[in-house]
Amino acid sequence: MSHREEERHDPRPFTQALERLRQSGLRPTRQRMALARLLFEKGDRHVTAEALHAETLGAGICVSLATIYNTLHQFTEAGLLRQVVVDGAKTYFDTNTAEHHHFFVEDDGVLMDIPGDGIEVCGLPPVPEGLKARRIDVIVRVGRPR
Amino acid sequence: MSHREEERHDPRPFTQALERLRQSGLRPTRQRMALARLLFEKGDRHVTAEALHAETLGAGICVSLATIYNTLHQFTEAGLLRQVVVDGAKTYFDTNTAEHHHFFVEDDGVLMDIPGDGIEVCGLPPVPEGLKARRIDVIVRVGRPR
DNA sequence: ATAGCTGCAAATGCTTTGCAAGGCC
DNA sequence: GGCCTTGCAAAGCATTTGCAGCTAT
Repeated sequence: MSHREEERHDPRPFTQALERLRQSGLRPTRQRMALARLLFEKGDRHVTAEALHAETLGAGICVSLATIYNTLHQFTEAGLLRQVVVDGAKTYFDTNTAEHHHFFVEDDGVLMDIPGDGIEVCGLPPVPEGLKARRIDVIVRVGRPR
Repeated sequence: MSHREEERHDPRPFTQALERLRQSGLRPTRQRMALARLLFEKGDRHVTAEALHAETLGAGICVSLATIYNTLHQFTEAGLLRQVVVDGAKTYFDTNTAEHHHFFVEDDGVLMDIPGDGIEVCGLPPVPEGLKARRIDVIVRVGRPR
């Protein structure tokens, strides 16, 4: 599919993805464009590399798993994504880079955003000598009641 | 610290470890006793399997890495330990099973307890329909100021 | 033209597992 | 003795890396 065709079909999402990549100093390759559109056209999302890979295949796009990993990390470095550590086994990437926290449904490995404003952690002691807080993560682990 | 000093502070470390295992329904084998003493005689600790393995070797005790993993999980199931997820790469186990939170020094992979009382997360929305909160983790990621 | 990307496959690092030999009750 | 444990080595998984070939500018 040529760039011109894509532009005729749906000019805005294409241009948005293109701009996003340009502004991050990343070349708008076919693979990165495809991933950017999958990730950023549908609002806030939480994906694992495997899940995103499956999604590209389902969409008829072919991107190797290695490229998915590389791209997710490049996007993260560029500030387009954020990594969320909730499960030792797999890495989650979050398209919402604003300050916010998460519900983690342990039974099915699903992450859900908790909007950041209005949440506050009170009573925290000062950060240890010589160190600086970089980020506070609040994870509410939930599951089916037993 | 000499053996005698330890005993003055805690007259029966052996018996305590033994009791702990018995009450958990775990056979007090040489390996489990050694690990229980390493883990629980020194106050609150945060260990990875590798670190604990290195420690046993340093102490002249021989426990295979596989047994370390098995034992850490058995202790966790028995409620003697708690798992802390802060880093996708390795699993941390915490001897402090009371409600509390953590500082995580990203630069050197060190965990530090934040006592649980006095800390509160305010403004959390209700847990999604049909689910129940199991635990709230607060992780303050810190590092050297750049 | 050329610096930057991609894909493949091999390598890595942590963790788990299968199974024979050994230890606890 | 019988069942639970251990240790070893092999397997498993998610992720990373090396490198030859391809591509955007």
